Amino acid sequence: MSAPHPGPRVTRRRAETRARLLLAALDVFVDRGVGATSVEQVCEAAGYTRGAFYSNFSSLDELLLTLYEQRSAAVLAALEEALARLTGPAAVGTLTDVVDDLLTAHLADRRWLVMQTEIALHALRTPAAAGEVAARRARLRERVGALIAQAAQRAGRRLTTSPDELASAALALVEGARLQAWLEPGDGPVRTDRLLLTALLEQYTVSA
Amino acid sequence: MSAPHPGPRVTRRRAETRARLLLAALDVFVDRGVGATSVEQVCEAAGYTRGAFYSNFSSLDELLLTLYEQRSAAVLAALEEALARLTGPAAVGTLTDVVDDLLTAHLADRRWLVMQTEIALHALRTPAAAGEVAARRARLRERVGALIAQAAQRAGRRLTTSPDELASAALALVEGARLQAWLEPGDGPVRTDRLLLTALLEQYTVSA
DNA sequence: CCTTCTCGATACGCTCGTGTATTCGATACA
DNA sequence: TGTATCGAATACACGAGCGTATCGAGAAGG
Repeated sequence: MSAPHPGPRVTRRRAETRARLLLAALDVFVDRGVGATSVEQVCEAAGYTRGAFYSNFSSLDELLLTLYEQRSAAVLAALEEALARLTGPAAVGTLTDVVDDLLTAHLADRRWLVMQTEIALHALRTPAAAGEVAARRARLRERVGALIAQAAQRAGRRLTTSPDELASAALALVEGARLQAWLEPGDGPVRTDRLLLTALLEQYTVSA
Repeated sequence: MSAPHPGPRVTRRRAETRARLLLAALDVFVDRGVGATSVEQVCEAAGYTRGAFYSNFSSLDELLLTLYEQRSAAVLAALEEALARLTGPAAVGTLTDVVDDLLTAHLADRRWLVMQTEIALHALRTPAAAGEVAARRARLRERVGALIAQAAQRAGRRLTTSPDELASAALALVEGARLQAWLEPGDGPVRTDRLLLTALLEQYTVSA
């Protein structure tokens, strides 16, 4: 009865504006590059003027961070879902299948690859961003580790090294192969992924 | 007796200027980002004015390309040298040693990692640059393949897949691990490299 | 309805960078 | 030493983008 309006009064329009700005920014970031992107370009792409932008974000960097948080949360959620699928009753897939599933679903997306690479560069030269990115990567790695452990157990194999170590390797591998795939068009992309993943898993598991 | 001066008359000063501009541009590119770099910033860093720049390059993109050609030629040369060392009479190193040597020598350089990533992004969004980059990567892969084949033979092992395929995998792996190492500071960087390389080589060679 | 307040649009002054045209000191060679 | 040529510096006109201050349409709430 006391505080029916804890937040600001008008919210719907504002949320819409934010969302549109974020969407548009992703577009522009991807095909112009973060460093070459101006506030104006983002606004034009979103169909707003700069007034709207500065009313919602204080800088392009802030928007970039928001974008990253949004997207990496989505990726993590997809991972959790995959994990749940493995833990569930009707689990049939092998580890390679699951990883492959994830690869096709998210990691093969060219736009996200570009964005992620941009963010990596941003982190490499911005100490503040570096912390944030490292934390999220660590969390991702941890979940991938869980996924691998779960899948291995289900496949009746025992890991000979820590899940975290394996996850770290698998991520490095997938990220490298993915970039390579887009830089050297041809029939080799998926093969590299599979070649390496197979090697990794064969090598570091034994049938329990 | 006929044409003693085929090129332009004055060369020393000009060459020096070009070199300084390239050096300075690398600095600025690395810590501002290619997209956020202006001609003026490069000139200031090099100790020249824009007049000097436009007299030597027609655009930042042209300079970027030159820089890339320079650097990737150097990397390739180092590779050839490593190959020669393996072919030579006093060869003692194993494959892992050689690869490790290369990793430490060139690939661990943070500045070059950043630059290479910038160039990858540039290639991803510039069709013209993409061709150039793809060609150089192909050449690099081919030489790494030769290196691997040579080293395997010397170690008395036979490859069970094509050198090219293995080289492709090895490069993807190393590039991924390297980026990861700088994004997630800790003790894990080199370990990931080694873990993956070992797995790869164990898996795809048999003692001949 | 009618009031209130939110939030995106507009207006403004300013800085930074661009690319070209021209100048003038430096340099190589006879 | 003289001189023709080269090449970096300077001058100039211009556009793009920034961040702030202010306004006014329109949504929310009574």
